[in-house]
Amino acid sequence: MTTTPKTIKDVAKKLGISAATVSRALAGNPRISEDTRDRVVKMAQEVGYVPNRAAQSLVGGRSSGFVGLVLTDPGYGREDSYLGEFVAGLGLGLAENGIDLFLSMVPSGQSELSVIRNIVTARRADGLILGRTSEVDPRVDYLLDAGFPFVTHGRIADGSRPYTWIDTDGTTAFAEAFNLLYSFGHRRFALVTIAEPMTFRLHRTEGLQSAIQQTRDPSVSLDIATSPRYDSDARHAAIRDMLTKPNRPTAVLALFDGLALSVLEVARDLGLSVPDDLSVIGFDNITSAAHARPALTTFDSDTKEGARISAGMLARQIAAPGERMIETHLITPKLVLRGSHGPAAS
Amino acid sequence: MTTTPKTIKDVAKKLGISAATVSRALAGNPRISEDTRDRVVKMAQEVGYVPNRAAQSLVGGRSSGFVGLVLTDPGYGREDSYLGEFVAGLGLGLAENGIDLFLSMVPSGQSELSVIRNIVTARRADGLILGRTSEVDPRVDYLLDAGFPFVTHGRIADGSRPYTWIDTDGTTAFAEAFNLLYSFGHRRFALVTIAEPMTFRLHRTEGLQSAIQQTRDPSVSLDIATSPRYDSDARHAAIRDMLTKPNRPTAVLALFDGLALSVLEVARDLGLSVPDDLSVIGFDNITSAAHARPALTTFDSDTKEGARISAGMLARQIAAPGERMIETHLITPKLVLRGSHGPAAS
DNA sequence: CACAAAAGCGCAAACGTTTGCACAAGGGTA
DNA sequence: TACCCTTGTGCAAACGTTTGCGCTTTTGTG
Repeated sequence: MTTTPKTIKDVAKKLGISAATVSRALAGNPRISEDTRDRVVKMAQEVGYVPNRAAQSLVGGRSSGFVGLVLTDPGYGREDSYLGEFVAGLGLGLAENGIDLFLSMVPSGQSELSVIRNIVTARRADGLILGRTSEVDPRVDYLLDAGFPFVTHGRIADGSRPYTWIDTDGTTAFAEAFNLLYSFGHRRFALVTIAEPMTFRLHRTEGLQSAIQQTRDPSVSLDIATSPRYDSDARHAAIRDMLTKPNRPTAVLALFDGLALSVLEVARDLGLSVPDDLSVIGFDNITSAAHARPALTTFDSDTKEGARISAGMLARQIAAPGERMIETHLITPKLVLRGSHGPAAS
Repeated sequence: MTTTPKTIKDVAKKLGISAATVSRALAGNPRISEDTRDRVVKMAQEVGYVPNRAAQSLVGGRSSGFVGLVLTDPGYGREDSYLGEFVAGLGLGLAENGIDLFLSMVPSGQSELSVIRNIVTARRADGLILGRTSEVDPRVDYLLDAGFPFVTHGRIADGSRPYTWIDTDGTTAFAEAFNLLYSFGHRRFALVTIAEPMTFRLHRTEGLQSAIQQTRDPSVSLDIATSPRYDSDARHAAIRDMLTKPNRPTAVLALFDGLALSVLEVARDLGLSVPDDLSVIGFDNITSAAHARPALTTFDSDTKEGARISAGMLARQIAAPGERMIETHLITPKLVLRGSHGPAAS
């Protein structure tokens, strides 16, 4: 900046009044006369004065007016549409509440905790938004201990200490998916999953397994194929193994769309027709799901809207400090029926 | 935060020295003895002191250590993979340079300029990153006038005032796409484009048109179909019009993958086979492009990597204040050949 | 031994705000 | 007229840092 920014003193000097009066006038303090207020506002406008937020937050424990979002890089080149929708929704929701957003991307392999520290203590953020949580999450404990406002996307499995989260109901979704396929006559099922202990993995798996149990049908089998999260070669190999077993499944549920799309590809390579030979259902409804052939049957939970909602939850928590206001929100994903599922081959 | 953060005075008091000494010791000032420095560092660690960056940036025109990114919401629910890769790459590149990121999402319909003002003057950011630029862009002029460091993704058409940008070379890419299709025997071309005056539209269109001219082949025709950017119904209608004309094109170039995927859909609806009846080439290589059937031939320009590079450009500009250091970077997109193009039907 | 230079540290001002308190007018009541 | 409220404004401290300057103490030089 070549020209130094205007300060409150510039405005005060021009009007021949004190900085304190300017500050109060701009803050809408009732002890300032209408007349003075008008003159101040006009002059501030004229010289282009806008308060320095860093200075504002410095004085007497005031809030900084922004929250932090920390994201870890998958270490993988290509992203799907999830991240973009998440960020967009968040930014929008926060803007609605007059809150700014501080984003930190932590390089893959590095610890999130130090980044969180930076945001919380060095930057003095008002709150924090945490992306997909794992089953044991040190971040949550750290923040709970510090009494810091935050919201997580995805709840941790161990619900011993209540806190604010938003999550999608993978449990009932996977039960629903199973029941659909079961009603289509499928009996040999497979689940394609990942190794990482993410909470969404836990819930979705549970939903599937308890739905299987409820049928009390001994002819139902479930094969679980665990694949690396990002390495697509290894992923394909794991899926191929699963699909070339003697008694291969006729219906596969994928933990998320990325895995489901891989299943589609492997099936094509193997000459298996989807949905005739194989039904597959995903989760997330990323944009690719609609464009795949066959188009992928999956669950949509409106990531962008969910992110917007969570912004509001965080805003309320920040607005009521000391009240330990806990809110939770469970989104019921909608099954979107497309072309990748069908009756079991007889 | 229930526990108030530690300040530099806490550390000083514990050691019985002045705050000034602590500050200097932590800053590596050579006038402090090795011995004192060690004790300070150890104590800072022990009490968990980390400097308040807001206070730091307040004193004597120091930098704030973060830059702003302002994104405008398309006002459309679903995002493709572009935004996520962009944000991820940016965050990573900035982290490499020790810079934090302030993100502002401006709701569709609202002006970006006021948001920029907020970041630049109220938040005192060190620099700014601007998303896709339009052909005339008031933001660029504003920042140039203010002498503020920034980098844009996409250069503006009117290059009268030099500044720092990064862009993908749509001009040669579209020429390359045309030449490929021309060599496959196509003569009746169409371009599916949008109405908004984005600079990438300009460059890609020019590339196509000049390639056509260079053939000096009067049998080459070009039909231009303009579609709304987000309204998918109107988009489909525009494409359908184009494909149902008496002398319909056999090859269509889409301004970006989103449009290309729509062409694929409409073609399927009309019973046209791609690539037998119609060749289509896109641009961007979003994840959906690979999963579409037929898989989309398109151009890849590694959005994530480009974003990372631009972070470095901005960092250098900030590090050398007053030097008006201008850097530009043109990425050559790679043609990725897939299944949506082929020889012209004879 | 005297004196200068260097080394090590503290004082206090400054950055741009907000806010408790004091103060000066002005108007009403007794 | 003397008093007390209002009403409107200014003074100065405070927030957590950094940094110019000055003050000791130590070390080196002649």
